[in-house]
Amino acid sequence: MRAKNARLQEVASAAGVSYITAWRALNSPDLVSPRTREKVSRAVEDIGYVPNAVARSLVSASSGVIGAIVPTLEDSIFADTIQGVADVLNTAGQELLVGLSNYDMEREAELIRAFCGRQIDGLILTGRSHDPGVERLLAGGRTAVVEVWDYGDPAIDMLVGFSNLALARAVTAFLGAKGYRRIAFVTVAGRRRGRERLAGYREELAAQGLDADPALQITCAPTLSGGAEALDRLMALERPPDAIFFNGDTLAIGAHLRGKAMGLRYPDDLALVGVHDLEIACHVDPALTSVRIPRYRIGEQAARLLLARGRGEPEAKERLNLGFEIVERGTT
Amino acid sequence: MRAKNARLQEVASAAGVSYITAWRALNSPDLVSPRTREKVSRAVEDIGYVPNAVARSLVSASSGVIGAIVPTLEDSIFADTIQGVADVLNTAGQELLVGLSNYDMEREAELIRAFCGRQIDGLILTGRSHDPGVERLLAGGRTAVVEVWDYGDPAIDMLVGFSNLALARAVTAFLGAKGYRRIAFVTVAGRRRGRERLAGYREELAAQGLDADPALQITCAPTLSGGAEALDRLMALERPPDAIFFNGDTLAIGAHLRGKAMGLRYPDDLALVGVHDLEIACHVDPALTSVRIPRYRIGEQAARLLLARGRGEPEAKERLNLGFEIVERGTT
DNA sequence: AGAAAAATGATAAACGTATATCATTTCTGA
DNA sequence: TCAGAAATGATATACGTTTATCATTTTTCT
Repeated sequence: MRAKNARLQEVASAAGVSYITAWRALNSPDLVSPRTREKVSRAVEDIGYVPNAVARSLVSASSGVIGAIVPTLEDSIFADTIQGVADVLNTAGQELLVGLSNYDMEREAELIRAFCGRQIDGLILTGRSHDPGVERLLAGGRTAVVEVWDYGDPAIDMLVGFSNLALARAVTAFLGAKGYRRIAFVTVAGRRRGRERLAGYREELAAQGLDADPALQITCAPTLSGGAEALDRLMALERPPDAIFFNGDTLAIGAHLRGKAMGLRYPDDLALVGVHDLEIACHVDPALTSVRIPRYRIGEQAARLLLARGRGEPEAKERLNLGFEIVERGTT
Repeated sequence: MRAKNARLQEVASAAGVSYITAWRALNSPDLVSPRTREKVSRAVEDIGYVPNAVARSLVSASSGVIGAIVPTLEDSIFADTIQGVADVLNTAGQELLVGLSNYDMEREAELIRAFCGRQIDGLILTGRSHDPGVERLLAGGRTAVVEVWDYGDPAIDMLVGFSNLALARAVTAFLGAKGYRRIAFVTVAGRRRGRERLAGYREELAAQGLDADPALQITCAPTLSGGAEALDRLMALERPPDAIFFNGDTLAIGAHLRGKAMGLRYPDDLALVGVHDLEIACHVDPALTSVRIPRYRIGEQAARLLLARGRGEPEAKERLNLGFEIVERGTT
């Protein structure tokens, strides 16, 4: 059906040299005279020869491909991390296989297995909890793995991120220190990072002796509307919160805009905090207090660790805490 | 250095059957007795065998991988398309190799060459203009190609998108019909789609006999701030526009929020239109008139075309116009 | 029991590159 | 002109799967 790609043998024939010489011209040019080099590269041009990386991978047992699995690209958060990965791999001539798990551990496991079958040189995973079968598969250490977007003991190999627990505690403590007493927490249902942050929020409430009313801990859809609707529900409570910690700027902005339309004044009537520090946080009025997270740098660093490992450098620092930063603005 | 992956031969030994039988147990199970099937799959489990997809690709000359190249994942627009591609490929067990060209044609060309070397089964490219060398490389038809995010004659093979020219004309005509006379156009510098839309905008200005003042055609940074700053510049003109067509909701929202802070009232003082219909368009007040673009469906359809081609179905419709839709809201 | 069918096995070639060994030819310099 | 170096060539094996052909063993059915 489809014509075959040209092989190196054909380049050699076209250049009038032997296979071996053509190979040397491309892979160890100094073993070959300039004239021959010239002939071969002209033949490559003419024929449009592109080396078959699949065959190369088979013999070299390394593919030049890095795999990265994130939950989704839909909310731009993980997209930034992928962008960071891609920008670094780009400089190293490595390719990027992307998998979207849709927050589903089984799906993630399938993707990992498929990626391993493709002999990837390294793997980037989101979070630290994975299918047990997969952890066994990866435990051998044949494939370099970096877990991202969390901090703690890596479940598998290396890790780059920040502590979600610490983040939630820090935000809650920050609000507590500002004098807020009824602090609500809003997150998206069924997400691991949300649960970790919920735990941090609760720990800190307890530590500070703040109101731990379960009515203030709610979930919503991962959209602006979700945030707006969460605000409605919370403000309709008999005892509404005086501050809301939204697990994501999208939720917080949705609430911000809705609240403003309702006539709420920030921070007097209500304080808002988001997470991610999206650009829009400084464009609403008053600007949204948020938490800056190094989402692009997480990707960069993860890719760098994998490349270093590939070069055989046993990186000293295989566990990187990139931290976070509360950016205080007008809503608190 | 690194331990080798288990091969099928080892599975066979562990199961106490011949290589061929193990192979059949996995690849044509009905040729094998249930008992043997059982033994083999237990051995697969025990050993943690994952078939080497690289070797398979080499002999089958098809990799089970689709490549997709978009300019960036940073603005969530193309991320949605990639998400659509991934969701469809997911159902077909194909993998996704992602390349980010950063709006650079040479970089795109490098990526394409690298992808072809990896024997990808299909390729998704953004836009219809590419490096000439690459067009030659792909012209052979060995690799199925879908160009997306544009409509017209496909430069290479198949195409899924919408007409950027028609979009810009439609928006301009829409504003003209509403009675606006000095319509500005704001886009990001150095982007192809922006230039196409600029052309459409100009054509329609001419067609409608509207003010074609070059001072109303400006570029800015691809951010909320860029949009805000563009608004500042335009409103500072001696004769400011009565409507602004922003090539992207990010720009439009940036301007919207800035203008509101300045005390502008929409649409009386100024009309605004964006493109993309991001969720936030309906959350600002008044809501932003925008153009809905099927960015997720573009990805889905592109992936479907590639899969159909892979199955040997010569799709009738290899050129799909998914259109766009002006969503009128409060700013016009 | 015996024939047909089902299951299993042995062997080999192919995919396109990487790489090693050894042999031959061409070039270089005094 | 001749030794030594540089360049080129011939041949073989490996990577792990897919696939084909032919042979042998085991099971099933009447």
